[in-house]
Amino acid sequence: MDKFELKLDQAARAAWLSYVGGRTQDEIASQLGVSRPGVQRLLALARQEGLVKVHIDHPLANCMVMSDAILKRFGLEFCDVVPADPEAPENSAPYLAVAGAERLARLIERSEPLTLSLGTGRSIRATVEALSRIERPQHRFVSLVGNVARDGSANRYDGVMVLADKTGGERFLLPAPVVAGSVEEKEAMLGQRLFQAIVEIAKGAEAAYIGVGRIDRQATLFQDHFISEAELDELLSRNAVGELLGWPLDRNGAVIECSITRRVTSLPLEMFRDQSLVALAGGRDKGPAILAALRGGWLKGLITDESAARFILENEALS
Amino acid sequence: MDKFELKLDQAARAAWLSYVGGRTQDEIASQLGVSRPGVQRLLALARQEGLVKVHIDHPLANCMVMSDAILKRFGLEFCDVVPADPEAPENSAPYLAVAGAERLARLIERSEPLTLSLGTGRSIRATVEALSRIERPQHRFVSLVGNVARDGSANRYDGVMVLADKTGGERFLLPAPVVAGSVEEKEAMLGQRLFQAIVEIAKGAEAAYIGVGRIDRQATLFQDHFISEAELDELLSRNAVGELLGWPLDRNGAVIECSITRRVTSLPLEMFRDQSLVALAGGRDKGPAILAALRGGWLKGLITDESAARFILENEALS
DNA sequence: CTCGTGTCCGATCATTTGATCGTATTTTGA
DNA sequence: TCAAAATACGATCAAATGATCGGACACGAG
Repeated sequence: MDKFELKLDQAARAAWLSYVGGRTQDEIASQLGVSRPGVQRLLALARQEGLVKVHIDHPLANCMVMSDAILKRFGLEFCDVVPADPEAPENSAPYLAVAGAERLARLIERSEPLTLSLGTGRSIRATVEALSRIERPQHRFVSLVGNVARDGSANRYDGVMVLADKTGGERFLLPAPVVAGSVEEKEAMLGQRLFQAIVEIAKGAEAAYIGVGRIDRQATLFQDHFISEAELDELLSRNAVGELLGWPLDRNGAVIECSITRRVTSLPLEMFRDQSLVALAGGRDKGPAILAALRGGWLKGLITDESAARFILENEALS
Repeated sequence: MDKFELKLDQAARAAWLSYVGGRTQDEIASQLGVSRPGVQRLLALARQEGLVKVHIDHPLANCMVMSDAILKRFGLEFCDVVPADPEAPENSAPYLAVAGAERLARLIERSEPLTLSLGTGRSIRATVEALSRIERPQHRFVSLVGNVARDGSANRYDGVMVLADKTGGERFLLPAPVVAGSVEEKEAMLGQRLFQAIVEIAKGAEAAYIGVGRIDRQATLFQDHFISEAELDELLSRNAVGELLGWPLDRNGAVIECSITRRVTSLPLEMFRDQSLVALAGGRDKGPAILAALRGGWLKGLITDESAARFILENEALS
């Protein structure tokens, strides 16, 4: 098809004049001797045939590519990928916190009353700490995870406190451990009026920002004494790779039914199906956990870093 | 300037979403949480800072770059550079002819009466031959160069004949050799009524399409017996590098005053200062000649090939 | 030779983009 | 701490772009 080649030549010329030369389509039209819509078609052809390659010369370009891929693959509403520091690739926590804070700020800045629920974890804590102080007494912040460890000590990383302090909003904490000592204990807690009231508020939350937990020796759940070593081993033997709000997930994102699951006091994940559940986690080590959460379809938004994003995209294809 | 870095980050994000992602500025605005003009500014910044690299993946891209450079450097109205065939780099004549024919066709297609003057040479001849037949009896075509060789034979490459045949337009030929036998002979010719009449018509021409001649052993001027070997040597000794319409030029494009110049019967180049003088020539060997013509500022348009264009741009910087 | 069909082309309109201007906000110097 | 300047921001408008539509042309079948 020689005709087609000629068209491509023209298309290349038009594309060059437009993208590199910065001419307007009218100028190109008179220069190539075709009508303006003709130029239009040529440019469309050039793009369609892949003649035009655009490269963004900035570290963030990579992140944008991955962000877009993850967004599309898992049907998220948004996905932010922050760049890994080339110096210290494992220390993207500050970037992550800033990115999360930006998203949060967008929610909080508005003046209509807002109910926001928060998970626990270092990432969430760092995120709310990165937020600027802003007066929003009309907002309400709910903790989704009990902030009492098994030994009775308070969780050091509860973001609701910080957020309420910074905004002057109301705070609602879950007076419970993440994992109750027994099924009966859990039932008792779930029966409490206060607990019920808080759950109701959480149900009305517009968005929930939570962390993603690994399930291994370094798991926060274990390190912070929410579960015992035996329980950790049980989870591992059942192929848990991550957890959301204390609910252990297998590699496909399904909640694992086991002795621990029955004692988890957090709100069931199903509750968030029609809420905006946003996960905030980074680092290659958390990759499997984040991937599981994505596969489960739990998330509407994800804020992560380059190394985790790369892991996700590399391993996403596997069943 | 940390603030600036942050802006650049945003700019990169915006640029990616716009150029790679193909989103509209409104979408980007809501995604980045800034106003639409804000996105506008970010994109401007990204381009200004060179974050956006566009590459056209087509052989013609090179040509466009060079075409643009030549256009700007020598203040032309247009410059077409046709690609060199990678197989036979020295045989771009057909491409050249097609490119020239396209330009010519644009002129000829219109219905208002047009007066067009033509030089001689293989390129011009090939160009008019590449034109499609079109009925334009209202047009007039003038030959700018005598078509009689010193030995009395007719020039084989006169395009006016072909063009007039193809369009049904009027033809005006210069009944003279390019170079007269003596100054007296030239004067006699210039005095002829017919000659004068044709000059008048040529003066009214809207555009003139001419070839560019080399000055060396392979010069058309010499090969076609318009000048003798002794005359060629004289030109060479005076550092002639090219000729337009038989007027020898030095490397800076100035017409060389010598015994031959005084006998050239073609119209003086000065006459074309306010006409659209277009040169049509390609091949690396003609590079010096074309460059001289450009330096002299004689041309308003140039149609050439990749190898000549490369030569021109490589040697253009020298005084 | 005529009719139908498909493709291509250019006019027109809606959308998107770029630029200007007035206002607000921050920053810097006294 | 205040004032002045510089900068940044968002509303508005003009220009450019993309898309749809109707018509013309060419090709092929009947």
